[in-house]
Amino acid sequence: MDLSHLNPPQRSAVLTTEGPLLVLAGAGSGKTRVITHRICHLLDKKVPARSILAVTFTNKAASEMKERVVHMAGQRALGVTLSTFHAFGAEVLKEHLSKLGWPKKFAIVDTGDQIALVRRAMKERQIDDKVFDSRKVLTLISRAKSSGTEPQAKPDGEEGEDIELVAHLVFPLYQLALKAQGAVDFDDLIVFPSRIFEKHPEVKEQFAKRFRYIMVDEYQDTNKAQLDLLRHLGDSHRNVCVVGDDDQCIYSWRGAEVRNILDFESLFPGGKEVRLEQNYRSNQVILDAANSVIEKNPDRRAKRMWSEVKGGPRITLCTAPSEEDEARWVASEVKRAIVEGLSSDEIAILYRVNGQSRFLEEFLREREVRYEVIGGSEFFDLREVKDVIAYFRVIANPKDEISLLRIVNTPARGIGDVTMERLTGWALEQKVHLFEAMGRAAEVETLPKGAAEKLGEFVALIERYRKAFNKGNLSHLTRELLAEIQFIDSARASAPSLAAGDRKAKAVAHVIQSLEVYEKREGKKASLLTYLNRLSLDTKSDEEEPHHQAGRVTLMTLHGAKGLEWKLVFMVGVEEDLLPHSGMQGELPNPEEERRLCYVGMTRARDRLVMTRAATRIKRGKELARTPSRFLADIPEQLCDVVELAAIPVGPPTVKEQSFFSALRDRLKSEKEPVVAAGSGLDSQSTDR
DNA sequence: TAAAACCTCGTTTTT
DNA sequence: CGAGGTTTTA
Repeated sequence: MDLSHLNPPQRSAVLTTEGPLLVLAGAGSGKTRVITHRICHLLDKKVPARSILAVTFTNKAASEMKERVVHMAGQRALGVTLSTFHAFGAEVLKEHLSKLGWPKKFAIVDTGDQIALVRRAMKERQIDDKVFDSRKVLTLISRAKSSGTEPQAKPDGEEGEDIELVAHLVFPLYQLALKAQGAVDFDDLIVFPSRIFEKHPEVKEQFAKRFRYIMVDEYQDTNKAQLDLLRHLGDSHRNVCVVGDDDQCIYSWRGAEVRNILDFESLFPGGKEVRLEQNYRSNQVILDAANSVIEKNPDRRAKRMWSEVKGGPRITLCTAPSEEDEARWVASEVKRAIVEGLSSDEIAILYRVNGQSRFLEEFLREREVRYEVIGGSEFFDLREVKDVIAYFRVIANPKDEISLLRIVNTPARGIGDVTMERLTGWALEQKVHLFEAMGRAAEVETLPKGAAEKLGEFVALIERYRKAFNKGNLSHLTRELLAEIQFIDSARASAPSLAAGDRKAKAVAHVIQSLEVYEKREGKKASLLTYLNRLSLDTKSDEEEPHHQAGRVTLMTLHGAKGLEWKLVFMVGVEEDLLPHSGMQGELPNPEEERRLCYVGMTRARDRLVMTRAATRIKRGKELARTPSRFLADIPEQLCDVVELAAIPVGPPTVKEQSFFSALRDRLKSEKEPVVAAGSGLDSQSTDR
């Protein structure tokens, strides 16, 4: 294999195959290249492909990496296991979950189900879910699980938060409920393999023997449970190579432990460390600015990224009077860049929270700029989508009570809450599953015969389709089922408008289409349960993909941007309380992580970076004065061009730039004195209202 | 049981 | 301001 186009540290990372290895890979340092080359190098060294395991965080990263490795090394690379932590865990569980007392076929629950299960557990413990937020309880449970423990109550009740006690009390019930319906959650996918390895050393040995070479991408985002799993797999041969950048750890709110990377040496003693500090993405101006922001973080592995591209346009810092003006200006700049010849897919607009995309979309549309909003809730949050999936779940697994309760009266078929409440009580007494109880509703004395009849019809419906679905023809049957229950009609009827009804119908069609794609690919192996589990592990995979058909400007959150790059990047809303986001009451703000987030955003830009803010923003219907982000103050002035918008640009998009010196003078000045750009004949807009 | 008024509450989200 | 959930009413 040709290693000549790798720089010395990269080459060293590729060639160091034995023993623990930490690759500190700064932004844009060719991290993926190192991993793929390293895999190919191992293959060249006659390491069998099936002995190599590489884990990433996203399916996208995994499949892209696999593609590249196969492209480089050919067919022999197909045997390399390249998957996400969660998919790998699911593979282990497929074979061994019964060792923990679960059924062989298990389902993977999503966040919605988790909350429902927590709610129910709280109810069982007679804890009011208005007093304690079930989502917060779930967060605590998940935190505990992903750090390899269980929710603890504060010892002796000393000034502990009550919600922690709630999590502690609810956790066993929650876990039991999962087991009862033969399901696991995302955290279990990581935690259970470790538990199985601990209880059954022979299983652990089987895996450790097979995977002699292990690689982990985005190591800075691993949590404690993932580290545990990694140690189990690697502690015998110790050929563990982790690649990451502590400066890009932006998921600690989800349990990622920066310490995993900061303490690598003590976790894997005797390991080697390689630093990749040459950046192949951005010019030096962008890197200097980004470096000066991230430098302020204490407790990091000192790195200073540098680029061979020394020059570059200065960073544009733009202040707009309002959020709307900010969006309008950004849209104009985007349009101008495109008119000047930059391809749309070389442009991104990044923001801290999804809600910020609204105005941007509006003005991009106005200028006929093609764009794509990545992320946001959208599709799977639609009620109808959830409903259809709940039907799938019940058909695949009638023990799934949460889904069962969801669909039992959608569309309305006269089975109300009271009926289900009584039935649940009876099922508990009789110690049978709810679905079985529904079939035997006639035996329940407290139920009117009408209700029992309707329940019987529903059970018959599900049973009938259950048998049918077992024989395949999934998407066709789904259409049949939905037609029979008049799902689409009633969804349309419940929609507030005709357009909303169409959207619902479209969404349902989308689900069926996704099932169809899956079915075509899997052929005879296709089953509802595997489809559902795949859906949980990779929500995007079967979506239609018009992404690359034409260039589009990308709009997404800073979180979503990690690992990506564009020639021109806009970061909008660079303001206090938004970019260093102010956590809500109760949540501890993490300024260091916000700083990393800012760093991640800045380092996405190859050629030019534009950071904007609004002097005023409407929040909850009230106009609020805004102050510039503290991160802006950390960027050396000589790296910046300041633009102060005084009023709405009229006519063709114009930029009002101050001279360099007045820019210096006015930079980060209080927004109470709006500066009218030199030479601009536009009125200044008063902000003192 | 279902529609209508009412209230409350706003992060990020690879899996 | 607006979505979503909850309580009120027919």
